[in-house]
Amino acid sequence: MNLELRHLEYFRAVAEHLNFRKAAERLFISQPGLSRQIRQMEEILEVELFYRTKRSVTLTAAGEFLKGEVDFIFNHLELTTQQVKNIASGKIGELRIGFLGSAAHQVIPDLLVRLSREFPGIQTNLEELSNHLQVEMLEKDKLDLGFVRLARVPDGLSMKVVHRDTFSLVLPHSHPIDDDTFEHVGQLQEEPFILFSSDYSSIYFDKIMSICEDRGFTPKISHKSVHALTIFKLVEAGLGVAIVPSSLKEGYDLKVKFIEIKGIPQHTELFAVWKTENRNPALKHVLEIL
Amino acid sequence: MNLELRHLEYFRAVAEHLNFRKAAERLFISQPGLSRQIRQMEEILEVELFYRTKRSVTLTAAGEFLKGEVDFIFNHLELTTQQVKNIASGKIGELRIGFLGSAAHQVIPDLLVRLSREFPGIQTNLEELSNHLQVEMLEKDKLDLGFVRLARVPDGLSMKVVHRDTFSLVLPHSHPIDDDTFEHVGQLQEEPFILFSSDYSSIYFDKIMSICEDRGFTPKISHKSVHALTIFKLVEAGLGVAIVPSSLKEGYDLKVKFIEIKGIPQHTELFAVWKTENRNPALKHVLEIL
DNA sequence: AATAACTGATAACTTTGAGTTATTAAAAAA
DNA sequence: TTTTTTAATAACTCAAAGTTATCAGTTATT
Repeated sequence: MNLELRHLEYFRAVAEHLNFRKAAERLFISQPGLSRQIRQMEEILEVELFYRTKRSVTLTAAGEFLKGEVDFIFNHLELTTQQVKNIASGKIGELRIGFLGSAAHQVIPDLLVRLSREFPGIQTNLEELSNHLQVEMLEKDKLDLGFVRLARVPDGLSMKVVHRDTFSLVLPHSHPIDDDTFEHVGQLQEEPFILFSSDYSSIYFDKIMSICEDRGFTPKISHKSVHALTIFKLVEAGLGVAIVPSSLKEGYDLKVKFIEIKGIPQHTELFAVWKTENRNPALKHVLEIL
Repeated sequence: MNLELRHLEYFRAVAEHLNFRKAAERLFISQPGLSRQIRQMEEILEVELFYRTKRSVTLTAAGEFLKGEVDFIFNHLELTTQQVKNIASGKIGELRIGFLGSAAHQVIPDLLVRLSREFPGIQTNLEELSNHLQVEMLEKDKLDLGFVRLARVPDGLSMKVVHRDTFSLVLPHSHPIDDDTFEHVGQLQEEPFILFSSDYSSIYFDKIMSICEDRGFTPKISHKSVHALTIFKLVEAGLGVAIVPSSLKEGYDLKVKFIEIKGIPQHTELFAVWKTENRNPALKHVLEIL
């Protein structure tokens, strides 16, 4: 025979009322049943918990001590089950998020603010990672959510557009073309181009190429980089021009001019990606927000 | 249906082995029985604790959390039951002890040393109290053990001699009688006597009287006091002579001379007293020591 | 591709023991 | 003295824990 929570529950009732009849009544069981369970409990522990006379019931020293502990145990158990439910429902948990540097100023801050307001129990763990690494880590369950610019993702991953952006031309301040004189990218066909590396984000690379091809030329690429800031610095130094997502204008203190390219079909899209069968309960809530 | 420790125990086994068959084997129950209990537990908590496929079992986030808590709970429960047993067996507990000032230098220090060595879990609570107060407090369960000098105690209290002492004459240094010239108390029949108050310890008072009566005189009592030190000071000041338990010679820094009274039947006895039906488990051990 | 060796779930059953009612025995109160 | 209130005891019922036998998938092995 083993100790069960039932015993502790019954013990607590008797310890409180110091009266088997009343305790039994409150527990919605019969008095003999209660008597037997308490006696059994004493046999299991090999300890006398109550002094019983025909007329009165009092706690022994051991029973007195146990009473306090039982209160603690039930209290702890209550908290634990509540916590377990919260975790299961995703109200509490950890969410590992990966993102492209170029997303850091758009969707992510907004998401984090809403998340911490609506689900203060969810902790986030952010990491700046390339498209490729994010996909890899999502597949290996090292990441719960990624923010990428990719045309498509492997089977088993789901994705959703979270931001759509136009492209902007990035030019040094000294450049002759400005907002008024700019008409189309064909005007830049002789300029050297500075672009994001294709292995960092091939979809971006391909789109830039198609923008130029639509104007009947293939750009001369002088430099490639994975960092937006590096690209801006190179433009500033007069080493070429660049085409980047328009939203990158925000968030950097720049000495270059941005000219939004209007009237073209190409857009850059930021996708949220996650493993379709990811079991992290917190993920559900983030996807609701997005 | 309620959660029981059985559920937690089974959960722990499955969480450890991540295999129902092996967990069931270790629990000495059948696999279907285990499966059903775990399922029932999930129904009670309304939370999925394991991801089961036909081939593998893994913990959910909630299950992972619960595992740690369950370990804690069982650990706590183990400590608690051990503690309860210790308390019940008297290895741990509190003992409220009362004593006469005149016992402070004899039995008490020895007892405390042995107690703390053999039962380090027993805490003691000492209080210097008169015979009368000790008896009263023992009867009211305000005290577990007393040390008194009384001829007898009320029904319901038990007693036991713990120390037997001779009486000694206390004289100022200037007094003509000394160890060599002293023969019997009759030599002092003209001296004023300083004694312990009869209401502090009537048996003591009666014995002193009987010592004198055996020598055919009734002492002239000049002063009474409840404090040994006061008596010594009065003797020192030449206000009279005293007869006290011999052991009081130790423990005070005195400017009076002690002369042990030999060849008389009177002795002073220190008794341990306790309520016969006292339930304090620690008391048992102290009585063993005495 | 067929087979064997695992896994956990399901179904029907046995058996244990928690809880029941009825009663007793003792103590306190009326 | 009678009534009321207490916990314990005895004999019973029944819910459910645990059983055996089996199924239905998945993963190695041949």
